Amino acid sequence: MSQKFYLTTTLPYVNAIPHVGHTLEFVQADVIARYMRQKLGNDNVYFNVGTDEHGLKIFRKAKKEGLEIQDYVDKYAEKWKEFCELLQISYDRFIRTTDTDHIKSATEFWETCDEAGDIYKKKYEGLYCVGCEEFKTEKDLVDGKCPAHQKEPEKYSEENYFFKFSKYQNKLLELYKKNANFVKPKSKLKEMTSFVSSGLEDFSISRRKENLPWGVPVPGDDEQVMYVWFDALVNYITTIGYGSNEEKFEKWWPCVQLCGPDNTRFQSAMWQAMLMSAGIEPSDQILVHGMILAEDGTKMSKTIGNVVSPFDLIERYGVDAVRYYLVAGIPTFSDVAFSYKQLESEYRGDLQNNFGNLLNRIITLIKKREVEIDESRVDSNFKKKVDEYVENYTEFMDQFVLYDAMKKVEELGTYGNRYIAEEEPWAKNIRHEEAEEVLNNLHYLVRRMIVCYSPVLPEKCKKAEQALKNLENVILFEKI
RNA sequence: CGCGGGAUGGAGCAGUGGUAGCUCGUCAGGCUCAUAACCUGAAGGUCGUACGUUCGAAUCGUACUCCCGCAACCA
Repeated sequence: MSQKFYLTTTLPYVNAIPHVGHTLEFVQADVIARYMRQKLGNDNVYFNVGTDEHGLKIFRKAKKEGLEIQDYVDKYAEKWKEFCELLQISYDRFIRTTDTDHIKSATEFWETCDEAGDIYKKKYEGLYCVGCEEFKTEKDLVDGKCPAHQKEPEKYSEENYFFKFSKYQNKLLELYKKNANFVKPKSKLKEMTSFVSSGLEDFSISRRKENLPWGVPVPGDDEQVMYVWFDALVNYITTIGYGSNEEKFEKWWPCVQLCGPDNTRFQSAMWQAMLMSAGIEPSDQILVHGMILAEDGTKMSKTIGNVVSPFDLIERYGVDAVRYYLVAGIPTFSDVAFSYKQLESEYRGDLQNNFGNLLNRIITLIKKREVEIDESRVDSNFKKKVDEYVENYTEFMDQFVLYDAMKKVEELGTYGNRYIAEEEPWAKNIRHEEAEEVLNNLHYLVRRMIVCYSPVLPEKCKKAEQALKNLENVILFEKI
């Protein structure tokens, strides 16, 4: 049986405007997906993205814009699809939580948790923050306001369904303990462990329909709809056939998930408990990427006006520079201040100079020297050396440490540039066979570079491959 | 004491007990195949502060200072 790999991103709210953080997550995920396709074959990788389309916030925004809710979410879902296209995101499915199979799947999931005895009804009086889509305790509030949204929460008193989160405290801790890589990086796993250890409270998973008509109906209760988080999380299994195609589901589950630091809890605690309740094995791994801060190292904020728009970035630098920077220019799992200067220097240094330029040098020399390219002529020691870099790259990629993996490819390029300078295959006094060996070596090296870079720079690498095959000089990376 | 992360040459980072390293930038030289690209060399750091452990600490301990995230639209 061949190995399968299923990767999913966290679904953004459909009405959010794509920012650099989303861009980071999408690009990281896409690079992983493309790498795994290289490794396992296209048919053995499934890559999920999509939009989260329920909830009070969306309901109200739609009203505000004067649109029917469905029209409203359709409009914004389209924008996210365009965003994916712009970024060259090679998803297998773009799921929307309003898709019919998702409604069905969420319903079935609810019923399963209910049968397991993990859903119960309870009268709840509380302060609800629409911004957070969450009930707040007095303790959470600062000056009577939600600290996250600077707004006074609304008083709600309603009877809702609750999920027995507390029941899974020990099981979650076992899960974390058993698998030290369950949440990556380790510091986030530690955070989760201490969060779960401190005690869990059951959370509310439904809303009264009269307050919020926009949601998945709770099965067997006409007056309630599912709380947006509950249904949204289920998308990870809907997309691979839960509730509609058992065989497909078995084939793909479990998944590797990407999420932002603010989402760690939902993905690695709540969602895992929900899966346990439904008798489904936990996710394979949660990868928590870093947070991109503004250039001064503080948080990006529209109010302060220091946000970086991905659309502007792509327009100014092109999609390759942006993709490359997000993967190779910033550490994969830690917070980092965004830097235009670094984006530019990574692009120039690594892509234009180290990689693109080397490719052209080699193409020109092969043409000028009229040497024959044949892999059997590659020196075995040289090959070994090159393969070492590639192996290091592979090890890092397999652990999803994209940043370190990219550094290895860059080092390989540096090695090539050093080698060509030492051997001087352009020198007049060099023998033909010698030049032939050197150029075969370099040809091999740059081909390996192309393979390693192609998950990040798919289009450019195709061009590079063509150029190398046809021995045509090419400017892969335009000046920026 | 809510929880967590961090402070290393001009900038960004690596480095979990044994003579401080990488990338970019700067300066000097070399090469000419190449997208003024490439190669070599140099300058530049008492590793946030103070105590402590140790033959020896960027690395371990304690205290402190500052920054950031969880936690404003939000990955």
